[in-house]
Amino acid sequence: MEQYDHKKIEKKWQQRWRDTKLYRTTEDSSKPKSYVLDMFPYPSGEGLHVGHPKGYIATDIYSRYKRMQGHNVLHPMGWDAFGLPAENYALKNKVHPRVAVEKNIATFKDQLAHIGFNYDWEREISTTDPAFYKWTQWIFLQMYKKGLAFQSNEPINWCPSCKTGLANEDLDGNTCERCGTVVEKKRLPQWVLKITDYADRMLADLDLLDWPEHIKTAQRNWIGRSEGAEIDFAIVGSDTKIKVFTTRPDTLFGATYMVLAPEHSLVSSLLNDTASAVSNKKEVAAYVAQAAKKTEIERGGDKEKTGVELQGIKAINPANKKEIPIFVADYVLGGYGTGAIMAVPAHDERDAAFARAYKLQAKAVIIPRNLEVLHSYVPKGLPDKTDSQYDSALRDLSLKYLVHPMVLDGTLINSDQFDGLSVEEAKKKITEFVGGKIATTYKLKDWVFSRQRYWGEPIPIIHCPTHGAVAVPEEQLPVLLPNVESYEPSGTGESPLANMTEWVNTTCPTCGGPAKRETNTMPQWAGSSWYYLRFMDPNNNTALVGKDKEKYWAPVDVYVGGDHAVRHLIYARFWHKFLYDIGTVSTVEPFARLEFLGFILAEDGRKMSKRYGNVINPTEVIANYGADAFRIYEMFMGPFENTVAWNMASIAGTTRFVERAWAIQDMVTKDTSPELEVVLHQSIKKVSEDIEAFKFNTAVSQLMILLNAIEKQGSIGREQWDVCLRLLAPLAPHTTEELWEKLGHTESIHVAPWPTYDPAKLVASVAKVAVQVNGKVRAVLELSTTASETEALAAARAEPTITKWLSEGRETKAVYVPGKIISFAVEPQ
RNA sequence: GCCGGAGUGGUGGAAUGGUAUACACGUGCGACUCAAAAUCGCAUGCCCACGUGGCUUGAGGGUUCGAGUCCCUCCUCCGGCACCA
Repeated sequence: MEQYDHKKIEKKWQQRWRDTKLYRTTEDSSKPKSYVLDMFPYPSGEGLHVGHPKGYIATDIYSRYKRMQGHNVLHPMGWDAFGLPAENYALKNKVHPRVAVEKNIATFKDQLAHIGFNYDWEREISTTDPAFYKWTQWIFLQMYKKGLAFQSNEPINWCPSCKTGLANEDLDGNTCERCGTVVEKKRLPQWVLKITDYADRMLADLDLLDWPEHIKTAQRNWIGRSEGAEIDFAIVGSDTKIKVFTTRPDTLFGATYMVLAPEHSLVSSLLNDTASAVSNKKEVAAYVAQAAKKTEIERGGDKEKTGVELQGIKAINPANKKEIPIFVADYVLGGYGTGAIMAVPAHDERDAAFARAYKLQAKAVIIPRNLEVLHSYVPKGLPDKTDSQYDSALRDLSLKYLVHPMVLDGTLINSDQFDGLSVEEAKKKITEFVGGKIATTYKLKDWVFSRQRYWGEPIPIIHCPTHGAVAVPEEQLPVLLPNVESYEPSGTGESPLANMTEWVNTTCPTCGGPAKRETNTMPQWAGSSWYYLRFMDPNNNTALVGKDKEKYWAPVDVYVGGDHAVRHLIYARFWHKFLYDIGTVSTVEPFARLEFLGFILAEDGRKMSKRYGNVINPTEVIANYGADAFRIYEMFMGPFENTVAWNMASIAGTTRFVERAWAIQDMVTKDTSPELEVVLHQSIKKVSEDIEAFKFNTAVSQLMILLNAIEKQGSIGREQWDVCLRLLAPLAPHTTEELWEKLGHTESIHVAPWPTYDPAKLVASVAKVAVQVNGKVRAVLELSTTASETEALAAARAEPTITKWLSEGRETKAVYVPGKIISFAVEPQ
């Protein structure tokens, strides 16, 4: 036997696969298709660490397995190279982002090449390639035409460090997700995408997806749909009405005051209107100014509620026509609902806290159906349960204590003709009664789509003094990103492109008059919102994707990545649904199945980062241990979705495994080993099912069990070894390919058929059966798996240990589960 | 606070309601070696009176012949959302 030389084998086969274009993919309607995709990386300057390839190894294994099963596999790779990371890297290293990106891509590709992936590199794409971003711009134009891309001048999140506007999804609390700087609110002309139009469909279609539950939940939370009602409150002596949104119209009779957000338009108009009845304008203006200075963190949290009453005016509760005070308070958010609420201190904790602080009246309108709920809170002063006064006493007490505990469900009281209704009934009837309308609101905000930065797709719009914003005609796409002298962000709210007068000054497509180009660029998430479609047809010059190719490949069957539970996956679903609506794609969802990957931490348990000096480079690990051992180790570390720390000592286990598998070649005999048949067929079953389910750690365990069995046997039949190699091929593509060739095969193992198992061979003829007495194992018997229950029980009773235990009492039950267990129940006498 | 997930040896972890701790790392002992590394073999949950013994899957209850797994109560940790009316 030749010494195992992983470097030689890896080099040989990586070269051979390239030369023979083994992984080149074309459409083939005679085969079922599998589209297996990684979330493509942005090529950072630091290169890959051992955490990056984990997902790529999984998709590599899965796609090889699918190909061997006879599927036509699409498994491509590309680069998400626009955006702040690439631009910041370029700024720091004083090179043009385009140059930096090219260099980084080369580094990434070189590192990936050592791992032996089966990507079809002829389909490689980069979001920064004009032939690609032409279509990113095209999608924007289609949205613009449908009114889904519009200009807005609302205040948006602004990162003073990155010097650009950000979407809500780009925030981590109230800080910039990229740099950690606290964001400010800034009023800038912005392009916004109307993602909220798709909120309901994105919510509903989650049910169609084979995705991890926690990601679906995260998306549901992010969309944050709440159903309720919009109700108008009149202002005494005025035509102005205040519209509130509430999920609890059933509590309307308990609304004892109202609150406007400091940003509410009515507040400024009341303050600016010299004729308005508000008597404490100065005080209110001061409060509004103070609130505007606070960050959202300062406004949020459990801190005391503050506010100021609009003195001189009152609102009318439309349910009972009572006059109620109006407050301005920053616990009400301008950006959610209508920016105004009806306050029900008896049944809402925030309103209760505010009411306590400002000594406002609370009025209970719901009483629990089971009055005894209150019992534990008011233990004293209650008559005996049998007393006829008990119920009325409880009722009085519950009224008194309604603010605490907060009653949220039950029966209505203090609500005139609605008394006695359930909460659900009352919601409908009271809304109707006051002429409100059913309304739905979302936490999801429209997507702020402009970035005041250089390194992104130019937004294909021309601003004409006569015609306003005009779409760049489609035949003029792509609008190329020009080279600029300085691509440093200006910080003024203008893009660096604004200084490129030659580029900016153009003519209006409508009238031919002088006009200016839009100088903002698209956010990093634009290209990644549709790139998976381009892999299906990467060189198409006339369409984003050809209809036939889209029909053949869509949707992505398995999509693998970590992070991005919300952002990328929400954006991509939104764009996909839009493309579905305009007939570009044929499926309603882009990613049928999603597998979430857990990260690999450094050996010290922290994140791998240059900053901590704990980065492990995969290329070095592969040089020392081999690509196949590296791949298997990453899969064997634990369940795929778990985050686990790297352990250099443990990789020895999978290195030994590969070397021992190599050594089996000397044990191969012409005749099959009948002793190995059961474990071999069990392994075919287990490995197939586990790869299908992304349980790679247990697939590896089973292959180790199989290997241990072969070594113990000391020999294995030629045909059996052939099966073993094919089972191992997706995990260890280099080593198995070499051994496969040594067996005399001339075609690659990676296009050999995946083995199938014979169900008849899964069970051995003799099984070890445990015998339990009262749930404790007292003996283990070797029984034929075909033994009847009578035979099995008789054999068990004959066992001396069991005889002894059974004699200690009266046998009440005997159970035999064939091949597994015999169980006796004995009652003591 | 709400939602989602998880608590199993020294470590990573395994287990359609059926012998808990598979597989691997680590550790110990042995073989090979002048020696070491590598490799191979054996052992390795805890306790004791060392047996045909007792205990053990975060804690406590329940269902069952049988519970890591199902049900109830609670604790802890991780992740997401959070003054969202």
